[in-house]
Amino acid sequence: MTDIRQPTLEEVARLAGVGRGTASRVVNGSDHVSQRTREAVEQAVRELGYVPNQAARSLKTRRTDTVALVIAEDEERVFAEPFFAGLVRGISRAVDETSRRLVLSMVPDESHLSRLGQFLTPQHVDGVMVVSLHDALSLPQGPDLPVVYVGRPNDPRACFVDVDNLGGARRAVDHIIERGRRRVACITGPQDMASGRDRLAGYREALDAAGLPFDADLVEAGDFSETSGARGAAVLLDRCPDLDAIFAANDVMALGALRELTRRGVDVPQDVALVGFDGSAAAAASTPALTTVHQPLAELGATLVDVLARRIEDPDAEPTSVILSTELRMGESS
Amino acid sequence: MTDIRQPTLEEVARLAGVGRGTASRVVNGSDHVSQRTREAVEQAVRELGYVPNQAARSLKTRRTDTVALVIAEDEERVFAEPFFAGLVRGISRAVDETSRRLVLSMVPDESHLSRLGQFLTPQHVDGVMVVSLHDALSLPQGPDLPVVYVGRPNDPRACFVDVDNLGGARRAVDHIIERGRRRVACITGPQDMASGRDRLAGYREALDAAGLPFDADLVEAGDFSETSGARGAAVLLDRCPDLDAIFAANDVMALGALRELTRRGVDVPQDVALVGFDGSAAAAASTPALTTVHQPLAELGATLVDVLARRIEDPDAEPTSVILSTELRMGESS
DNA sequence: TTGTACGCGTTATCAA
DNA sequence: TTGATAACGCGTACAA
Repeated sequence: MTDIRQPTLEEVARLAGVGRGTASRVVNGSDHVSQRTREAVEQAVRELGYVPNQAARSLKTRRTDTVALVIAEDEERVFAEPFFAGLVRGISRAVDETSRRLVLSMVPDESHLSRLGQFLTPQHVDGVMVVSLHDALSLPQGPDLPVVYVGRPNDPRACFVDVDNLGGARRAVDHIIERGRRRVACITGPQDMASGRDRLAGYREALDAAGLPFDADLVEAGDFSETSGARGAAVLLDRCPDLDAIFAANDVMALGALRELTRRGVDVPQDVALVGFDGSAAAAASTPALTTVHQPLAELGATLVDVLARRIEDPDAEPTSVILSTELRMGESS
Repeated sequence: MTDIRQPTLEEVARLAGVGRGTASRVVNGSDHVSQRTREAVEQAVRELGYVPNQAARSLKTRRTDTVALVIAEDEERVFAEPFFAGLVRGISRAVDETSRRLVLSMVPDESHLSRLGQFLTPQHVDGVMVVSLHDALSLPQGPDLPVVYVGRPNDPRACFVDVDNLGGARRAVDHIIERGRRRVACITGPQDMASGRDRLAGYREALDAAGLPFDADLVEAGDFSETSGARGAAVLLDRCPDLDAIFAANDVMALGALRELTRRGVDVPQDVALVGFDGSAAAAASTPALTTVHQPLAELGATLVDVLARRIEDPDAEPTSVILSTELRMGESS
């Protein structure tokens, strides 16, 4: 039987011929240690393959070096929508750059919420990032845990990072109108999400600015799913055969709409200009007929992790909120 | 300032009027405790909102109550392929049933491997589930950590849980042949994955059993991506215009093939029967023209977690390997 | 059945 | 700059 136990700091210290305290200082990068002993300890660490015991460290420091990413959405949906993929990817990368670990948990419904409550305590995580897109759901974490939201939450005092949904939608529709389209339809996102509401608001703003009337017949509710995009397009085409553009509140619905348009033999984007919010570069690339509002998901992740880190550092600081600007990416034929 | 500290077991014991040891026994569900004191302690736990300190517990018990799921694949791919979504979902659900937590990490390339090595120690996790589909990649974890693989690994002594790729492919192609098809083409998966090889082997087996010749012209290599499925179908159709069926090694490629077939105006499944391996029920449901080999991903997750739990319990036990049977699900028109 | 006391590996405080 | 030592919160062996 080989020795199963991991080497302890005590053993490292002994091998290096120093006290445990000194070894600890070296491992944690303290300044007050001579070059000679530092090297001796580092050598011992390498030799023994020492890895700090996180449990003991946490017990003492009351930090866990772990942050949680809570997505208030069903796994199905998280995996289906490119937005989440890009988001998780961006956050994951950003956390990798730090010394912290990331734990991801998806919360499909209320029943999983109580389990999570046990976990969202300072004992388990140093902070939490919440993607609580729907208004209703509120997380059961105490006020003693730093939280940063993805997307603007209801609580105006909360920290959050978001992309410029309103501005992005506004510019997208501006762009359509500049190209001479007058009957611009809209397939909205869910109205119980800020992102859904903001993108609709951007659509209205652009209409107003151009002096175009708001026509309720040109607006159809969607839920960010491809099916709802296809259905939305079908309804809109039936109701307003004269429409010459569709703004979909996300790319998945735009894809659904595109499919419906193609099925009907509509020339996209000659007859109908199609614009959506994209969740990933891939979506835009794969459908050249589609112009998209590009969301900087990598940047979003980085910013999010940064804001959370700051907040963990100093929980009493003034709450920060960041809104990242979006960028319009043309399909090849616009 | 409110008191930020979480209540300790000591405080629970004091409130319940018992010793700390007794409180611990109640929390951990020991038998040797009277009904009266148990209730008193439980009451105190509720009153104080006590949550056990995992760090302290780990330090003492040398267990972490955490298992890792390592997916040796890029995030992009993990999120794109429904197989992974179903897998993660199944495992996630299964772990939720236990008292353990799950941490998920995706390993796109070698560079992330060293970081992981630090984490894959008994100090951080009790065991690990590895989805190492490609042959090349081997994880840097010591022999002292229980490991269960998803899919048959190279090491014959390793624990694993897999779906019956060979049998599933075999039955799928059997099914096609029984319907009278004689020129059955195949779009394979990557041949550096056991699943890719096994499904191709199943295809050959079915051919042999039916006395049909193996024709290399009818086989085209794919990589499980939709694009490769479409390209595979295109190549096959050009090379063998007389083919009357296509067996794709996964559903994503089958979808790609379907798109190409539709584009060419081929009648599916009248002229060409199409069969794939599905990663999720949704894929099969959305394309009635497609017959799929259904993989029991929920069951796979449950089994996997169960096998790992056993192995954590008794690391010296004989390695177990489980192969779950698949089920052929007909499209509506077969 | 219950309480006491020790030690898990670490960081932090305090003298030296 | 360094080494001893006291917690951190918990499980458990042992004594009662």
